[in-house]
Amino acid sequence: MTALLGISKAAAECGVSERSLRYYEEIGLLSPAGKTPGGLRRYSVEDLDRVRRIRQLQSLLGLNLDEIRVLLESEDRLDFIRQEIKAAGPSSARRRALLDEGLAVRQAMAATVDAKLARLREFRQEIGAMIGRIEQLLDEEKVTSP
Amino acid sequence: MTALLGISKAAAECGVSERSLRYYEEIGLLSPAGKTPGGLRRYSVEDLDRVRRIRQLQSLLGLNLDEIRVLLESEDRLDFIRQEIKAAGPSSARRRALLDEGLAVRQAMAATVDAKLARLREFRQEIGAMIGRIEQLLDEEKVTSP
DNA sequence: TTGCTCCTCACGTCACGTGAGGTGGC
DNA sequence: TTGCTCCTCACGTCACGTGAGGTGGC
Repeated sequence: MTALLGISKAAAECGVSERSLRYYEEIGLLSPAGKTPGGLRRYSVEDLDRVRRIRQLQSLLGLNLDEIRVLLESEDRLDFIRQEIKAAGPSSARRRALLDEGLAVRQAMAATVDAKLARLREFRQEIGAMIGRIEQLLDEEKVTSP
Repeated sequence: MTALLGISKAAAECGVSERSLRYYEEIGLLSPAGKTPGGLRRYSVEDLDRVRRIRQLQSLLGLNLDEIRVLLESEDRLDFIRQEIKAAGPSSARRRALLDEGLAVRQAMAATVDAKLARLREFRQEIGAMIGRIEQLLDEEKVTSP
């Protein structure tokens, strides 16, 4: 088993500030796996994964922390279902409903990402074209004034 | 010639708030093409293009308004050079320096966009894999409980 | 005159940044 | 005891959102 990390190591490990970790806790987005009797926060590897996930959703999708909270709750439910299925728990309408919900959420995310990818590719093309034009201008400069 | 737009039309045209337009002006990022004697802002099509550019750089590259200001200044200089060249102005070391600068800026932007594209594609793959897993679980549900 | 658009303060918000001052285990 | 890490206020910042109250041309 890996030991729990103090807040400074945890923050460094996932490239965020200590303030961010405390803030996520303040708004109920992430609670550290434990606290020492003295009140020091201790983070598990799962906590770190969650922080990295938060950052990914912020930077890649531009979601705010409220939207991320909703998404993470859906992911937590999906994880729970997977545990249940592994334990050969009984199938149920609730389970199918949760799976359907998880599927819908992912499909919406996929659509968002696809749209963003399209916009980014277009943007990249424009930059490439601009680079070409500048290089041509530089070439002409060399020709007209050797 | 197209007439200048009032702030509400201008804002609607590029999908931003009036407050944003006033804020960009407040920090010297965008000044409307004109003001009426009564102090009403009038925006030109170039102004609208600039606003759309600001939004693009914010949403696609995640730049803050200070970084965007620097970039726009570089773009303004490039536009100026192009005007000069069109007017058959004399070649100069200054002009080559400005072109070199413009090229470097674009190449840096291209690298940033490429990195972001790579991260987004990876993210998209993960979502796709997750969708596949959920669909499989749903299939198994149907098999075990008809 | 009545709407409508626009104006300038000015305070609020979100996601933190940044000290100030104090606690707690090697 | 001395460092070092960590703690909790609490105010600051960036990019606006959101009224409050007033002006100005059809």
